[in-house]
Amino acid sequence: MRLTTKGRYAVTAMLDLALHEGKGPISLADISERQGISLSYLEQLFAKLRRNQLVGSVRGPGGGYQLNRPKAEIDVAEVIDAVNENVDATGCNRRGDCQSGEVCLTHHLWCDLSDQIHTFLSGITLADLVERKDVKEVSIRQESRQSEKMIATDIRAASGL
Amino acid sequence: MRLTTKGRYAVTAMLDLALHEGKGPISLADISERQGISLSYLEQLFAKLRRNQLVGSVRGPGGGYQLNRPKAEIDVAEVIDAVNENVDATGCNRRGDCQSGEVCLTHHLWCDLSDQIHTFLSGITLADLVERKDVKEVSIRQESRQSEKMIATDIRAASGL
DNA sequence: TAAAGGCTGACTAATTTAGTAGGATAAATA
DNA sequence: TATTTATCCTACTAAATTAGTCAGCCTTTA
Ligand code: FES
Ligand code: FES
Repeated sequence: MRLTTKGRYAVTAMLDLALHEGKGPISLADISERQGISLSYLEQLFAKLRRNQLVGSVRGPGGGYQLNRPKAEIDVAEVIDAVNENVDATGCNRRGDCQSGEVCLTHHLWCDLSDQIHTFLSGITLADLVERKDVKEVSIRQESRQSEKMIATDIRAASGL
Repeated sequence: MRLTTKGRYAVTAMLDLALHEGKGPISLADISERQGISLSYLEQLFAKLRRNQLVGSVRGPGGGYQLNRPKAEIDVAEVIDAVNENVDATGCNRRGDCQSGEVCLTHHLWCDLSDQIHTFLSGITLADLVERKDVKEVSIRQESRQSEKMIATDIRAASGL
């Protein structure tokens, strides 16, 4: 089992989409800036999210990505799964054969742990996250940061740079 | 966060010690054979377990390792921790600073998940595992395998090979 | 004194992560 | 129609980690 920035990035980006739902397609450049994730890396992650039918894309200017389903119907476990981070703690993919074809001493322990984690993560949807106080706070901070930057670039543009 | 064979091996080996408690020091060669783990790799893992005071060692012939505490007072989380696999799912080690010094969108989600996992793993002791039916069954299988092998080598020795 | 076993450090192949680089394609707009 | 904006796609990379191997030294018991 592993849970690294890859899975965290994927969930963060999907949550960003959920937060800006209804404003039309969101470009990866926007997400990259707001969430501090490399644009090229996001492209790779969204390729997988798209293949797993979690998001849809619109190409060309004004294009971007949108959730393919209502945010209340996308859970965190799915998102992590889509980018190939499996939250399975066993060494045998639950097959029970990691000790030369037979079940090892601790197999059931890891199965229990996997169930625990999966139950937790699949019980949380993007809609749940959007409603959380801490998420709202961070989101507000990110929005104001972004508009500050936009104003700064506007000034620079207006002054002829 | 990651949970790979490293942590699984450590828990398996510690459980093997717990299962054979009271029979004096257990050699890594025995554990290696019973659990199918490379001897040299076990040595590396036990160096860490010893540094973390989880096991004690006896050198020389008849030597080996023993639990340093009653098996009811050693929990799975400790063992995994001892071999440097941290079960923390955040990207910031709970500091809340992974987005250029500030808290990211999903920080609290990963904190909750980490708590969940830690609570689960620290609630299970080696004594708990020893009592489990599935562990007992696998242990019995491993014992009989081992004695079969010993008989086989005895025969070979007796026949002058 | 030889063997059993712990102890140590250096090395390694393979894999994965977290990207970068460079370009191709599609759609909107000027 | 040309330019711009964006997705899409492939290939490459440095760094880290895993799961070991190898060689040899140190202790203790028989
Ligand atoms: S983890 Fe499933 S058999 Fe070992
Ligand atoms: S995971 Fe803690 S701040 Fe992002």
